[in-house]
Amino acid sequence: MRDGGAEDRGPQGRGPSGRTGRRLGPSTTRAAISTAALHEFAASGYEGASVRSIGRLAGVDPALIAYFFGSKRGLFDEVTRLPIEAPQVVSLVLDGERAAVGRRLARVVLETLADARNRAAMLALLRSASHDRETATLIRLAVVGDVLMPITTALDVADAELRAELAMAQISGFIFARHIIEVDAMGASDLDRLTTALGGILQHCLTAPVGN
Amino acid sequence: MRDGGAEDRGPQGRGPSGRTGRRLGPSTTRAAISTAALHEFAASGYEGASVRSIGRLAGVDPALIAYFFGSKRGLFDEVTRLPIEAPQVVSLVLDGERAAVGRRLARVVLETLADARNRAAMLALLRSASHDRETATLIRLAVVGDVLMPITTALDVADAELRAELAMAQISGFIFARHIIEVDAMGASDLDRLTTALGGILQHCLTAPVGN
DNA sequence: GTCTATAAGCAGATAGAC
DNA sequence: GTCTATCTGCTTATAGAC
Repeated sequence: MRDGGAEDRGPQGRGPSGRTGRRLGPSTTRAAISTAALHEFAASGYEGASVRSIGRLAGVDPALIAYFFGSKRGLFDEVTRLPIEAPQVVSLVLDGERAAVGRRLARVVLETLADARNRAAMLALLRSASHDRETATLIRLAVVGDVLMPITTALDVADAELRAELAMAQISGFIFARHIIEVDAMGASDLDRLTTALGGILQHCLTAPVGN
Repeated sequence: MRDGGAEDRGPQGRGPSGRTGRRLGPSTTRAAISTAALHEFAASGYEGASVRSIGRLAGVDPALIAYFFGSKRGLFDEVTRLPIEAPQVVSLVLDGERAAVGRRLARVVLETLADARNRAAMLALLRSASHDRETATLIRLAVVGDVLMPITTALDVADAELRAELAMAQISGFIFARHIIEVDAMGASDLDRLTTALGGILQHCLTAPVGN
């Protein structure tokens, strides 16, 4: 993974054809940059990662990033796009008994986190939101607006908006604690246990009486 | 506040004595830097804030920061020190009926957040933890280790460590959602309502059955 | 106590050679 | 498709004038 997903290719490397110069066939450089960028953005956030560090990790000249993706921002946007359809998540969470809605939401979150690529994208977004209002707005609209608000509205509870926001707080705090602060017990717990714990809290956020 | 808390003093400004050069009496520059740094670190995190931007906000030459605080790191450490005694918080939260332990913890959090200086320090720490392992470790030790773990241990519940970590997740997520993502309903809710909502969730984290 | 000047380095972006 | 070289502007830190 350290070599960025591209085949080994030093500055003087030569392809299977034995010729020097550009490789025959489709270039793998774009994918190498993409993979390296995901790692760097996930590890350091948007500002922390540099075009140069990404190029280094991908084993590629930094100038190629501008060539393929236009700019650092263009690369970030492309690489952090989650393959998640909000309406699909909403119906998946709502479909079933009301008492397990928190658990189903927790399962979606943890299953998404289990995939290395998705986890990297989510970490990149979370880390970047701290410094980048654009990313913060994206989270507010995409997570609260498109997923959680529709869920709380459909559940027909009081304070739908506040509940959706509290659920978002718990989900982002969970990822923060587990993957950024790297607390011990969360790291050591298996998926079932975490699903139960997070599911219970989310169930409380979404449906428990909250007023006063 | 824009002038950093120091009195107006342009490059050619002169003090009440009418003389040019350094002001008589104790310097206010150190406090001006401290105030400006808190704002900048809270708004942008450790990496996002620069010595120059802090100096500009304080109306002070950036070189003075090194003079007074040794380095950028020294300034950060001094300015983000919370005036909070862990043992005091622990006993405050534990003192009273068990059914309201979550609410008392929520009140401590929200009262700390209500003070502008403390809120800035907490935001600076939260924003910086995303990029800075040193800060992340500090949070793990100080918040989970010194405050929340003692609480869950004293409550004598199962999974004390996991509960403490989940409570930390909720608290940090709450601050993240309210002050970084800036969600609507949380911003519009009054303190009582937020105390009740956060308190209910924390009560669940700390004492509700979680096992399976 | 305060400032200017400068060192040494890294950032993102781009023009143009190959 | 790839790379070298460079532009411009930023960063932290420090030496020394006043």
